[in-house]
Amino acid sequence: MLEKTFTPSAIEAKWYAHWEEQGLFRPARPDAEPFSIVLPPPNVTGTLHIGHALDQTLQDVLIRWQRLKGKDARWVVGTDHAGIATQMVVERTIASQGLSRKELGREAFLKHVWEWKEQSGGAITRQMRRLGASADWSNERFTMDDGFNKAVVEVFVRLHEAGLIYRDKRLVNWDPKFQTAISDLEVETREMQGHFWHLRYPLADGSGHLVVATTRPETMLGDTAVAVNPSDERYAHLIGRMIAHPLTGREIPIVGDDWADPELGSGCVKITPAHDFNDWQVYERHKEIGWINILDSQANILSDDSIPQAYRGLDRFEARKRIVADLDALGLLERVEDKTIQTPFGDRSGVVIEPWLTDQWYIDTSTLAAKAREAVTDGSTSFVPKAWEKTYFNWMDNIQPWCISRQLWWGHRIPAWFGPEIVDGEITRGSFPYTKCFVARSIDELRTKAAAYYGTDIEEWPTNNDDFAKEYLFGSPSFVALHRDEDVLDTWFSSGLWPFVTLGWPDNSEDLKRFYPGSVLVTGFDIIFFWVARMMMFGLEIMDEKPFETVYIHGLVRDAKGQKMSKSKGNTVDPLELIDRYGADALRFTMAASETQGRDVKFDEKRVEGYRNFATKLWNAVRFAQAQGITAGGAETPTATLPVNRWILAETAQAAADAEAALSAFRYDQYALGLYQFVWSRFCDWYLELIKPLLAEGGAAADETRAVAGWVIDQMLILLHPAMPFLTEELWHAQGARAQDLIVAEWPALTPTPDAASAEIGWLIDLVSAIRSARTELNVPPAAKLVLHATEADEALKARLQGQLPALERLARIESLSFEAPPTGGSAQIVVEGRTYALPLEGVIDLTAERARLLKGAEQAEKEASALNGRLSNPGFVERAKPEAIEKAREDHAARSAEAQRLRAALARLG
RNA sequence: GGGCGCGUAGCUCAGUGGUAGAGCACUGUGUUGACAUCGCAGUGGUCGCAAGUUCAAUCCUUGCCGCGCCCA
Repeated sequence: MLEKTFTPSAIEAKWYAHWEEQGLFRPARPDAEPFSIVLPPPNVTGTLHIGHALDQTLQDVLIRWQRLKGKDARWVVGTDHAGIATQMVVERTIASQGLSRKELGREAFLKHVWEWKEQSGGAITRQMRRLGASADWSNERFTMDDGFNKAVVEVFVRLHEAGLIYRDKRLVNWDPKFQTAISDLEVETREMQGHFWHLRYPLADGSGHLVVATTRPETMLGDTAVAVNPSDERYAHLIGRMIAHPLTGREIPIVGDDWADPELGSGCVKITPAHDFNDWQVYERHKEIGWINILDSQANILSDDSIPQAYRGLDRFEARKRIVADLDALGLLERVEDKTIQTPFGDRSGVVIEPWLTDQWYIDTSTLAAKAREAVTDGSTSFVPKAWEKTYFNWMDNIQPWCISRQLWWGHRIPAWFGPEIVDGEITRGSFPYTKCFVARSIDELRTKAAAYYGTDIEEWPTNNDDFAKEYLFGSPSFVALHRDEDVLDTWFSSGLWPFVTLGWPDNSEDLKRFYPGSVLVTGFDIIFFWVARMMMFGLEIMDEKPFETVYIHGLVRDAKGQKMSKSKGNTVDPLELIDRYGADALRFTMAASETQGRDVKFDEKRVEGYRNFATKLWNAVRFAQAQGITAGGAETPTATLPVNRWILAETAQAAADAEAALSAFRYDQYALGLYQFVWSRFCDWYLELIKPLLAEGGAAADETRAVAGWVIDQMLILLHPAMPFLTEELWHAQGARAQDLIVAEWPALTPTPDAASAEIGWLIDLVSAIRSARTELNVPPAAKLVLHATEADEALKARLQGQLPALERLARIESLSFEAPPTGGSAQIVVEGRTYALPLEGVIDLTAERARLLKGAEQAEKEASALNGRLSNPGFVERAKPEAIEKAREDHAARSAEAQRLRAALARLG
């Protein structure tokens, strides 16, 4: 016998361990159709947050559903090494021990990171287990494992050979805090209140000055020109003349370029190619002006001969203040305007990003994007909801080269080595930095390539190629030293390979053949560009096949007020705490029920509480069944003769069909809410109440009812299992010995068929509800038993009433039936399906209340009848409307008019 | 500035070309042992505004107002 209340914690750990130990997350089904989902790998050192709970619940619902449907369902799982985030955490940790990354050196630092990963890396996967995630743990992967390393190198080399990966010197988004380049996507533009400083730039010949306006005066140390628009009559004649730079004294030219906007400020603009993306474009058109870098990697002003003494080594913001003050003192500050400035910030570091000129590795994304776009245009991959396809196209159409190198230590080291160039037949040893680049899969390949270039006979080769200090290419007669690129790849480079590397690529494994492309990807809209787009590009380029059939995009989980959750705002909710308090099933059900396509989820704990109550309701229903001797049903749908049993079988078939349709359409909300209504409002509120008298009666009716109820409960458990795995598995076994666990049971394939017998139950529900309403509204004491007079009953109705008398006694507190007219003295009257019934309430009836009640009903019916009449008497309607719409309007009109008449008649009888 | 989306009961959200639903909240009430994490009954909406299409618009079209997100 089940406990009186359901305690989730008492069963969750037990069932999870059981499933995992028995290998039930991926039972051997070699002949079954494959179905697979790859998990968006969470940060290895992270912890489970509510967004993961949503994302993973949606995936687990699909996986469990497909597993129940007999597919070879596989949920590919693993974690991501998260370059910047992890390195940042470890740096912070060692800083508290007074250590720094640079002091430790690369090798020792990486040892620390791996230790940290070993130590905290299991947290998130343990937490996923608490949520009930039925992932294929036996093949868990990590984006820095050996297989990934091999794959990343292979992809890099292949794309390099194809000319799709290249090295380039251009402005990058430089993060001065982490001292690394980051991609466009990692830059967050925010509006900041700033200033527009209007500065006087004297002409070199002393004949006057131009006024330039800038939001970043500190960059003027790197000015190499002033631009004016050639069509601007005010300045066109100055093109070619020189400016004497007010701070450096350097003479810089005035150039004509369209970038100068005559409408903006004075129409003159200073050009600082090394520190502004637009200015770099101007430089590209006027190479003669050159460029000057003024910042170091931490965005301090360089201590360099080209910089006036006063500013050397200053922080960039300090330099700004000083420069403005100095110009003001020189009388060169014409005016200062307030201005809103679009300012770039690093999404991880939170500091202002600097455009900075460096050598980096890039991917020629435009070539890859064409195929990735095509795969969605031609429908081989589709987004759900479809609206996201536009977002995807928009990005693919405006794609920029992707900077993939990062000046970090934690990540996949770039497989490129640099050595001296051969110039005029001579190896230019010692001309650092080396620029001759070799990209290779292995040391052997590197040796071959280097030997071919240098023409030396290789005699010795170091074995430890990852330690750059020892990477020497020994040759004869003298050695050439190669230096491995110190940088690592953007984390998204490796996660972009996730769909096929997790299946064993670059080996041509059986898994790869069977599970690529994957069936569905489930992820948040915030990483469509970062991740989905990149997986599409890599998948199509490397595998020559899209990575998934369907991409399901969900929203963000926000707090109850709709605010984005963040640690700094303190409005985060911890899914584990919710699991502790309400159970994993309640949290999962909340996530599924809240997931309406295309909307963010506003998270309200009240909802979890509500679904915890639902879990308890189901628990108690099964507990009742147990007490009544209702046990596990068979595989076949039982046959039923009693109307109530025929009715619940029809309702069950409908519920199963609805659940199937909802999940097929990724309508998680409809799936969850449909079952909620079925279990609570149909099965518990009506079916269980209606069968109580049958069970009490015993005999054949009770036997049939127990068989039907047992089977229906089984179907409910199976249908709910994807959303509430723990509770349903517990109840499944509580109902009797089973041939198999619920997790691998058989999903019902039921076709709803109309059943005339169940119409009787619809009528019964209406009748009971009407009696109950009348009783409450007329303040009939709950305990009072009434006689139900059905004076208008024909033989068929009499039989129905007599047959359902036990139910009426129990649910409507009817004492007995009468087919005679009620005694005079006042009765409550009700109309159900075109028949009037009376409940004599002599002495207790409040005539005023009853009159009001009947009047209200009559007016409502009249109002509706009249609206329908209006429609039917409109010639346009009867001529043009669909026949079934006309038919329905006629039927409704007849029914409502009849009802109104009966209620009026009832009112008249009251006097 | 460009793009996407949203505005339905007090709150959170479904929904359909034929005058609206759920959960929570609220009000009243508690009778027969599955369940008070409950039962029963009820209150509550000119479906953002305006025009158009249509026999018929909350649903389709356009404009406006308000809100959110993405990109420049």
